[in-house]
Amino acid sequence: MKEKSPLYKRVVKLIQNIPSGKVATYSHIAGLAGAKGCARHVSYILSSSSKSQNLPWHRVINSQGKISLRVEQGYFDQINRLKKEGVNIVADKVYLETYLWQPTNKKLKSLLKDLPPHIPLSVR
DNA sequence: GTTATGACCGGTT
DNA sequence: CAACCGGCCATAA
Repeated sequence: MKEKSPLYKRVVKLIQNIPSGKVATYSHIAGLAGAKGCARHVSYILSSSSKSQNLPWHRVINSQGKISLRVEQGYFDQINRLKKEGVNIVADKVYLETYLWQPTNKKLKSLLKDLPPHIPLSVR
């Protein structure tokens, strides 16, 4: 079995802990994971393994508050899931000021304490 | 090694 | 507002 990368583990752990009724953005998750600039990779992780994990993948959207999925990828499914959790969507947009998940520093630390840090390629 | 590929982002036009 | 652009960075091939 191939071991998943530290970044992968961190990202998954964070997403698993987004509470119902809240959302996060790709770049936000990357930042929390200690991998600022890796927003694209967060989406990469989701598209490659969201269906096979117990991941609340629908709670992750882009920095404009919009759904990044295409229709054939489950665009409407994502909207329905969010609405069901009480997330208000106006003109295809979620108001991040209201719904963005903002864990306390303490919470964040406790979530990631057992996971190895992400080390950028440029330093490896 | 190199090149291609993202459910991306921020600034600019 | 929206569309475009250049940069971003870890993987897959």
